[in-house]
Parts: sequence; structure tokens; C-alpha cells
Amino acid sequence: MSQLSGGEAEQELYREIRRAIAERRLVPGIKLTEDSLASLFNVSRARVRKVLLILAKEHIVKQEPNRGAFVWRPSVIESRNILDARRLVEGYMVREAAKFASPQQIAGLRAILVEEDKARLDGEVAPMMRLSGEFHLKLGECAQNPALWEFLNGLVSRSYLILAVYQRRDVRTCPQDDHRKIVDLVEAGDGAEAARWMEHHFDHIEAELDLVEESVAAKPGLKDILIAPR
Amino acid sequence: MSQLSGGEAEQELYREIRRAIAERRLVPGIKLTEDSLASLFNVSRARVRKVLLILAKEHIVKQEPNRGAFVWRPSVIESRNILDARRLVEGYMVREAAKFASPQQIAGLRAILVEEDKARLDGEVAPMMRLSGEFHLKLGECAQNPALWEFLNGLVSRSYLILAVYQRRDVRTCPQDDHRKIVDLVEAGDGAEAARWMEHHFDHIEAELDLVEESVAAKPGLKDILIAPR
DNA sequence: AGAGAAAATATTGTGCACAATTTTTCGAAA
DNA sequence: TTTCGAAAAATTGTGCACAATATTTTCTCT
Repeated sequence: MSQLSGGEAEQELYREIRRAIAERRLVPGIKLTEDSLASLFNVSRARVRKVLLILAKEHIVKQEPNRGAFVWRPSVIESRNILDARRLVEGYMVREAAKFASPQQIAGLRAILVEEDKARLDGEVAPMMRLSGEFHLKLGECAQNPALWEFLNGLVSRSYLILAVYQRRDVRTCPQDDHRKIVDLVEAGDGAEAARWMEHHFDHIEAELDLVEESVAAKPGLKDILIAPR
Repeated sequence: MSQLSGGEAEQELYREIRRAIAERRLVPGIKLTEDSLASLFNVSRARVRKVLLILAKEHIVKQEPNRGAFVWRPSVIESRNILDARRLVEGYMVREAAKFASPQQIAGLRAILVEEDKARLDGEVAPMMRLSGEFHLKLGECAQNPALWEFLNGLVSRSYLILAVYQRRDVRTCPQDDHRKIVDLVEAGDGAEAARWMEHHFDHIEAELDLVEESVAAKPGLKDILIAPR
């Protein structure tokens, strides 16, 4: 899973940034200043630059020449592309999982379900987001294809950012029963039906999204808020 | 397509390494010494290190701590994983291509077919390899999903290395008619049949492969060659 | 001669200083 | 007060020197 070769502190920095994104503490557009990260994590700036380059390669941050690195902001079309890719890849992976998943792997998936329930009951939104992603990644592991899994890993990371930008503010229902249903079907070896539920699951996710580009004109300015629209 | 942000010479180094791999001048196991690349391309060693990091992220080279970077050598299982991923992704992409491909894109694909024919008639093996990969990438462009395309790009790069290691030495037949057939079907808008032919195409490719791990014991040493086995 | 240790060489890893560029601040003029 | 521009500050980009590690060579002893 680790994307870095050496350097303990380097890995920590890498993981912390990714975790902060998964829990939506880091949201798109935020600037990641090299010096800040360097002093915050007690590493040299060269290390920070290396980590930022890796994150940029994963499309989690966007680097602009001479301007710095910013948490990536997906466009509407990019978001659709990523969700389409996830439908394809995870549809395949869940079918493979139904063939290959070991009892240990099923148990690992159910352990995440329990954590998800707990987080939902406690109303902890941030961990829920992260756990949902971890569920999909753990399910992907069962397909026994590291090349595909790594791709999925990047897609999931970018999905966090998609949700941060486009998830409708009013919805708070979390269809986590989809996850449980999928595990049941995978355990039963019914890959075809599990894949169908995975499709439903993505339908639910996209239904909670408001995938329209928010134009500068559309977003209300101070004037619209304060001058009392009739 | 470019994977690098800035630096003209940097990009050149990146592209040249990738091209050398596509044309099989660089084969798995070769060591890429930083100083050699730096002096060869007249760039600082820091630049070389950056490019090598990117190539490592793309699994084209493998970096070993304190030992350096080597052209990646795919294992049998990794090769299977990559080819499975290509079947999945390219199957999807060719169906999308049948929906969306513009006349210009079809023309671009046919242009590659012409180059392939030319290279085959001239018996130029190296350009043929590269052109075959470029065909698949150009076809992938028609699916209008850059996230998936970038993944495919990495898979194609790794496929060059798979062929370099596992392609059977005796086969020299190149089923390039598959490519032409696929273009015809894409142009006709028959995505389902095009996808079937894509599957056949991969069957052909894998049939030319000898996907067994060559153990150290199996490969004959000098002794076996020179001491005249009876 | 062969094996093993030690020195010499070569290569990778890392921090730092400085250059290039951008962003902010400050002040003067309209 | 606003706007424009120049100076100052902050930030990113880059090369180099040196440290750490690995590899090769050399030398010694059996």
C-alpha cells in the first residue's frame, strides 16, 4: 500500500495528508505550502517536495509552476469520468471477490461494517467517509490484482475530493446497508448479483451529488446575501 | 499526455526513456545510473532523480534503496494481472469508442494502421512494437475518459516490458489485422462486436507469450553450455 | 590458487544556500 | 478614496557539496 520507498517521516507526511483528505479536513483548493509542511512534520523541504510530487502524480494535489501545490479540485466532467471508472473497475473486482475472497477477508470487511455502524450512530461524519473508502479498497483487495487495486486506490482518493465539492448539503442519509448487502453476496459467491448491487450503490452515491459546475455567477456574492433579495 | 510539469530537458529525458522501452532498446533489469543519465542528457542529477521517481511511480523502473533504479522486470503473476486489467479497461474503452469516435479519430487510427503495415513490410520490429502500443492508446482516447486513459497508458508501458521478457522467441507472426478489424467495427458503431475482437486480440497476444517463471536452475549456466552435456 | 578482509572506488541520499518567481505591502499620484 | 507601481517579503526552483551506503578492487593469509 505504501507508495514511498524510504524515509519514515516522509511516509508519515504522505499518510497524514491522505488521511486528512479522507476525513475532509483538507478540502479542494487549500494551498500546501512547502515550508509549513516541512516545519509541521519536522522534515526537510526536499522531502516535502518529493511527497508533493507523488501526491501530484496521484492527482490528489495539483502543482502549478512557481505557485505551489493545492489540494486538487475535480471538475464536473472529471468527477463523472472517475465515477465511471469506479463502476467499471469495482464491478469487475466485486465479481472476482465473489470467486476468491477468503473467510479472513470477509471477516475484515465485516469488521469495517461494524466500525461504520458505530461511526454512524455516533454521528461522526469524518470517520464515516474514510471508512466507506476503506471498505471499497478492502473489497478490491479480494480481487487479487494489485495493478487494478492501485488504480482503484487513486480513484477512491479522488472520490473524497469529489464528495467534498459536489455532495449536496441537505442529504445526510448514508446507504451503508449497500455495503452489508454486497458483503453477503460476495460471501455467498454470487458475483453477478453483487455486481448489480455495486451498481445500485454507485447510483445512490451519484444521487447524493449535485454534479453541476458552480459558475462564479451562480454562487451568491456578498451583495446577494446582504442586500436582501425579494 | 505529458506527465511532467516543468523543465524542457526533464521532459526529454522522460520521453526518451519511455521510447527506448517501447522500442525494446531498454530491457528489464538494466540499471539506470543517475550520473550516466545526467551527463548523457546534460541535466543535473536532481532532475534525473525526479524523472526516475516518476518512472518508478509508473512501475516502469524499480527503485531499490541505496542501490539505484532498474528497468522493471514483471513477474508472471504481475504480467497476468496487467493483461487482465487491459482486457477489462480496453473492452470498456472500445465500446465507448464505438459510441463516440469522431471521423478525425478514426482517420488517426487508420494512419497508425498504415504505419504498422509499413513497419511490418520493412521488417522493423522495434517501431512495430511501439506503434502497436500507440494504436491501443489512440483507441483509448476515443472513450473520452482521461482518468482511465492514463491508467491504460501505464498498462501499455508495462506491457512493453512483459513482451520483452515473456514473448516467445520463435513467434514472429503479428496479428495486426486485429487492429484493422477493430477500427472497422468501431467506425460502424458496433461496440459489442468490437469488444469481442478486442478479446480475441488479447487471446492472440497471450498465445505468443510464455508466461512461466524462468527459474535460475532452469536457465543454463556456462558450465552446461561449455562442458558438453551428453 | 582460493577465500576472506580491508581499502579504494563508485553510487545514491540529503541538507543547504542561493536564484527565480510570485505575492504582499506600502506609498504616491489622480 | 482608489489605482497604479515599486519595494519588500514570502515562496518555489535548482545546483552543489558532503554524508551514507554499496560495489569493486587489492592485498594478505592459508
